[in-house]
Amino acid sequence: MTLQGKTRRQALTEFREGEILEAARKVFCEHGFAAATVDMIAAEAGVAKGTLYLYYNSKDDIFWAALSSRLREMLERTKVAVSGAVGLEAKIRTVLKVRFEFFRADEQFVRMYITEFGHLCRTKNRPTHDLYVEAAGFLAGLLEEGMAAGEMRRLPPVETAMALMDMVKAVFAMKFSGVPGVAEGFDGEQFVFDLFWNGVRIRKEEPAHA
Amino acid sequence: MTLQGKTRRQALTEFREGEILEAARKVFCEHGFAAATVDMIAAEAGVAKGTLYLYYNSKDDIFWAALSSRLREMLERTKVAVSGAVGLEAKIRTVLKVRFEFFRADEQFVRMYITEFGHLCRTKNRPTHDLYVEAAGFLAGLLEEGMAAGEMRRLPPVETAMALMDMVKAVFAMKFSGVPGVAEGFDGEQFVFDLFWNGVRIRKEEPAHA
DNA sequence: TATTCAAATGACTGACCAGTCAGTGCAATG
DNA sequence: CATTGCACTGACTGGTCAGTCATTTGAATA
Repeated sequence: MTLQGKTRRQALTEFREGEILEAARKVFCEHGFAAATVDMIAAEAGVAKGTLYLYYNSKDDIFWAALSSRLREMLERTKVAVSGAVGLEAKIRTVLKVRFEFFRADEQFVRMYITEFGHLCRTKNRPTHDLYVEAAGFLAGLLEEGMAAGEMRRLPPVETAMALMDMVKAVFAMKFSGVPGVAEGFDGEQFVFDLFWNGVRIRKEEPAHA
Repeated sequence: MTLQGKTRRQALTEFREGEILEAARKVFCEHGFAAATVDMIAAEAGVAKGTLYLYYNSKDDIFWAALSSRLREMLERTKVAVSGAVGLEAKIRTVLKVRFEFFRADEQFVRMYITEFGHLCRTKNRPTHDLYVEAAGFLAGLLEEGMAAGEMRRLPPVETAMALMDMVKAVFAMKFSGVPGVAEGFDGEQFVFDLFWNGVRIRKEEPAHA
């Protein structure tokens, strides 16, 4: 009731939510959305199923919260890192660096992101969708600045931004897909930067044009 | 029993299988794998549920058959079309042309392919996986020829092939994702070719290098 | 120590659905 | 006409699981 009481309550809520989301990511990652059960998540989090429903309204709710908390984190970290970079090339390198670091550090999250992308396409959860749009818009903004500064060719900004984000996703998907012939020491970050930057930058032998 | 009898039976089987797969694609596309029910597919195909199980062993079976019949078709058509193209640039253009035509012609199939990619990552259905590997390998072979002929930079062939295939997928995913700012008349085929070819070809100002 | 009440519990319910199988009807055969 | 075989049917079963709610727990307060 007092400020102290509120704080205590908030602390508990935050603690439980964190616990639940971490458990959810683990379970959703391991089994996929459909095969994951709420009981599994509860067991993993070390609470009863009913407790989950004190903090979230549905299985979907838990899923979206687990996914978008990480997405938001990644976006924020990207914005901070990019603010310290000068020039389009450095900014793109920075965006890739943050995304790759993030994905490498939390394989559970990437797996979930990749394998449940369809779930996102289908149910169109508002907050998560908005986050996706915001990320694409942010990158598109960087690209537009670069175009205005003559650092890259004129290309549709949003489409190009999404293509870049998708290439990162694709590189990680390669690891899961088990296609033979993918080299062991393959440096995805360098590969994506190289392919994208060469595809996008202005070559000296011909003018910028549309 | 006679040859005649066998032929009749085969004809019936082919007819039913075709009907079922078409219905399955429609239902899986509309609802996604999890939300689609076998009853829906049966109703759509105009047969009883039991009949489906005369031709396929499980819901998964139906799904994989529906997906890979189209994938195989696309791969075969690509191989034929590419055999008539000379030079790496023309071959890549041809690969893209076939894929885009295919995807544009059967939106159900793309949607299914994109939104249920996770299902593929997760359950690793052998025939479908092999088909995916074969498609990647085929494209990778073309790229390697191009590298040997000095038509493109030296890049990891399989990874590059998968990146190209993924860009096509990404362009179609953009349509479904509902991100604002994606231009109405956006030409995905030209965009992918342009970005990829520029990213990959040898620029005059610097040597090929690794 | 007694009281209070929010937090947590987990057994339970109702809906759902993949897969089954006993039965139907029809075309071919004797 | 009787018989056989087989494609087809759809009601049924067994199992699963999201979400609920009556009950318990334990920490804070009086």
